[in-house]
Amino acid sequence: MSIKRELTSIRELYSDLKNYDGKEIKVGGWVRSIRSSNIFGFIELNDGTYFKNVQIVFEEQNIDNYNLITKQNTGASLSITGTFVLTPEAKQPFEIKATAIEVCGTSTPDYPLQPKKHSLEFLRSIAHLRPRANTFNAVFRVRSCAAQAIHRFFAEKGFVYVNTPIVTASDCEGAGEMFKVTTLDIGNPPKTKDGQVDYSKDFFAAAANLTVSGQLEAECFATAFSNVYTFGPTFRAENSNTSRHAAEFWMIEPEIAFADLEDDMMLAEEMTKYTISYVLETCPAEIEFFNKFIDNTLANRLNELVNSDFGRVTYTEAIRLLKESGQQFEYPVEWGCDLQTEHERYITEKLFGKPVFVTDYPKEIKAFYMRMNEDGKTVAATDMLVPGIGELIGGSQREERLEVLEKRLDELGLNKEDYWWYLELRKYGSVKHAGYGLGFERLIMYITGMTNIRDVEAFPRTVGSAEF
RNA sequence: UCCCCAGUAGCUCAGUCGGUAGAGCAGCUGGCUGUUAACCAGCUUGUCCGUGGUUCGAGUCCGCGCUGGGGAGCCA
Repeated sequence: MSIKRELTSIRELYSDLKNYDGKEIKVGGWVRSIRSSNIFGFIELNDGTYFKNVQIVFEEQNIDNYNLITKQNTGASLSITGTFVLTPEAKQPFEIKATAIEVCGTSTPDYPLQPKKHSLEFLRSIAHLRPRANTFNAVFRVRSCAAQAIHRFFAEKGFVYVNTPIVTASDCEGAGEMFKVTTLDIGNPPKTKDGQVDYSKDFFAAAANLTVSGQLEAECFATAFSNVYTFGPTFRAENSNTSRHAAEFWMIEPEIAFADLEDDMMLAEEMTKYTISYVLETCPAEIEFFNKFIDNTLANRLNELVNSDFGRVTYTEAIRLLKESGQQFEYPVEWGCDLQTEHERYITEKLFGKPVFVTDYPKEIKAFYMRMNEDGKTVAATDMLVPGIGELIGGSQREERLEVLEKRLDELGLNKEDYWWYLELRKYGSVKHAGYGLGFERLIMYITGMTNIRDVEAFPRTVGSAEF
């Protein structure tokens, strides 16, 4: 059903061809291409409701502004009244024979999005127009669909959706460089006696930043609602220059109480499969497009994924397999070292050929809040690695034992005062619990085959770039 | 932040040994009664990323800078 009184969406037309045959309809959209002879012409019109265009036939004898229409350029917005006609003999399944065409907004010959192949780099420089291009129409429809799938998945499981703060004055999130948030005059900030910036005079009476994770707050809610998740923007001020890092990205962070690492991984696997299945069912035309133009192994890979069991391997075992592989790595493998990108890719692409959870990492290379294992050397952490992307999910069982957590903070030289409320969760009704963080853009990259995070965000923010 | 590569017409690119620039697409004009990456004929389009240098002469060689891309680190 159209939400507009008079327009029929192109999606509706494609979904119910027979019903519209011979009927008078009105559509509105933007010109993808236009070509004409002296007495008739064709317009490829797209209204963004569907991946495909509709072909408009306009004839000199049927409309009263033929010469005006032939002069329109790619990009112009038109509303068109005409007769829907099935065309089983032609390349397109149907067309609209126009009886009236209204020019809503003209375009010009220098419209940047010409009907030809453009590079993704060029399209990034016209981020305000690229949603009109096929690739981005498909990317952002899939992105929307995947977001809805995630909400639907957690809703069906009875999870509570919690919105954790975007501005935080807690300095203990420990997940990288943060963006400062302040109303102080940065050219002339108030100073304390010893010459430091006096944040007690700042808006929040403390140094504040944009969040790098909602996990600690999500844990508070998990110990009230049992099962919660966050889905919101996240900010990292790291000077990262790669195709899979952005300064602003969206993260999904479930947190589950009365649950251990195994429960956590089962949830991650189920969520991943649910989301991908939902997109495969809901956006078949988009997946077909990506498979044809972006990555011709995509459809197979996604279909196999939803029917496979993800791999499981401990860090210790993974190190042994890498050593025994005989593969020459730029960075040699040794127990205790962090897995390099080349190692992760070898594990997921060569050793398993599918997504795989690597578990139980040495405590030295993981965060303070991860639960200490019985061996005293490893923690109950997991990274879910997927072919082509690397780390898609990072999670862990959280340390719920107050004295063990305090000991870890001491070992790492962290100030317990800063974590007072986080520690109180362990004082009042502590329970084993676990959670993970899913980089939403990385999931979209995996589902679409797009290889640069800048092409799955509407207006990407990266080092040195925040235009639009 | 480190390593590598690139920057020439609106877009995608070519440009030989250093001798003041070219193609396809798109655009414009005309033609064409069913096209669908429309077709046919003709035409237009340049701060060769910036800056300094070498040279009689630089798109081409060298230095510095900027921008973009790929890889690494950090991570999601």
